[in-house]
Amino acid sequence: MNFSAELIAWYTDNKRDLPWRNTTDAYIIWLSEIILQQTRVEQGMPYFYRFAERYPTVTAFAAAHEDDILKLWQGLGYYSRGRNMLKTAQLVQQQYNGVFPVSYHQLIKLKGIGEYTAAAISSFSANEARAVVDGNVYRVLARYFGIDEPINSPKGKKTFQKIADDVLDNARPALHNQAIMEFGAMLCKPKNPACGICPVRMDCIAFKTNATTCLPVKLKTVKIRKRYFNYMLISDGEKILMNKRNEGDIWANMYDLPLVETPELMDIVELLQLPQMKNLGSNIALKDNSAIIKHVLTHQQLYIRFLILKDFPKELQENWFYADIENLKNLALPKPIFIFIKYFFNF
DNA sequence: AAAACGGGGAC
DNA sequence: GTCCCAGTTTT
Repeated sequence: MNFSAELIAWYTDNKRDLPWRNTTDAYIIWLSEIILQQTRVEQGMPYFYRFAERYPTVTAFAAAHEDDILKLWQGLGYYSRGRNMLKTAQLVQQQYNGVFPVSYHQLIKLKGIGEYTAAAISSFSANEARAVVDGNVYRVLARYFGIDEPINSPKGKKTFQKIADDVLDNARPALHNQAIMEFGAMLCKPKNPACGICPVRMDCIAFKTNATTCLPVKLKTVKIRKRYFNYMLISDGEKILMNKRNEGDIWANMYDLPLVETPELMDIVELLQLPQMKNLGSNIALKDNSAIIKHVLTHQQLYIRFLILKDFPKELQENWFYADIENLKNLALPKPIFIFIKYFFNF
């Protein structure tokens, strides 16, 4: 058996029963693939069920409002995925009369669909011979063929895509793609791969040279920025002052609280002297100085503090509005905001 | 070519 | 703490 056949044989015996594997509906496959981008299967699963139930067709999805999509997406992260999905659903409804495209060339043009996702949807729903290259595939190929080129450099991406194309079983691309990804996720894991039970270990360069822990190679780039968010919670017990976030920053188009961002961590007394704080109202009465919460994102560390103020400000800024406490459950809130509001109002 | 974009789980 | 997850878009 060749490499692909070995993987498929392993897959046939060891695959998980995942809901999106029981359909060729391109819309359902698309739903699952976007949700699973940079997301573990276990984390994405409940979201997949919720979306598939709420929006059974792309036509239903296209009719949704962005606020509803973001709310259902709440907690999953990378929210541009949800916003792009709505744009794509609307385009599919209009341009394709609600029939989700299945060819790679059509798919690759859609918002939120890149090379991986176009290959995944076209192969899974129409058996088009396109090789997927995701994090699992990079790892499996790097180890098996002993490739030490960085997987996150443009050159490396091309190298791995070519190898993936070469090993693809053109007669059964869908099965091959599922198999190699499942193999990477379950057996050829990042840490502690199960080489002892691996069916291809005798042909695996990394196994033979004891290099599994060194592969794949990845360039580290992350520069982490620290930011200091001072949120104002102002409520009369019935209404609460909220803010809709702009695009061009984290949590685009989601809802948080009036925010004063400072370049560094400030003493609470100094903070209250800032002009932005004074604009919030003449009689700022601090009822509580809560702890500073550290919230970690991929490129940012947020140090978040919530100040509970007494009175509503006289003038509202551009994106501020009053929300009924009851209505908060309908607003898409970033994780730390959601946690705090839930705690504060005892939801 | 590099940076931005969330949140969580495994070690 | 570090790494990475069924990646894509923007700069």
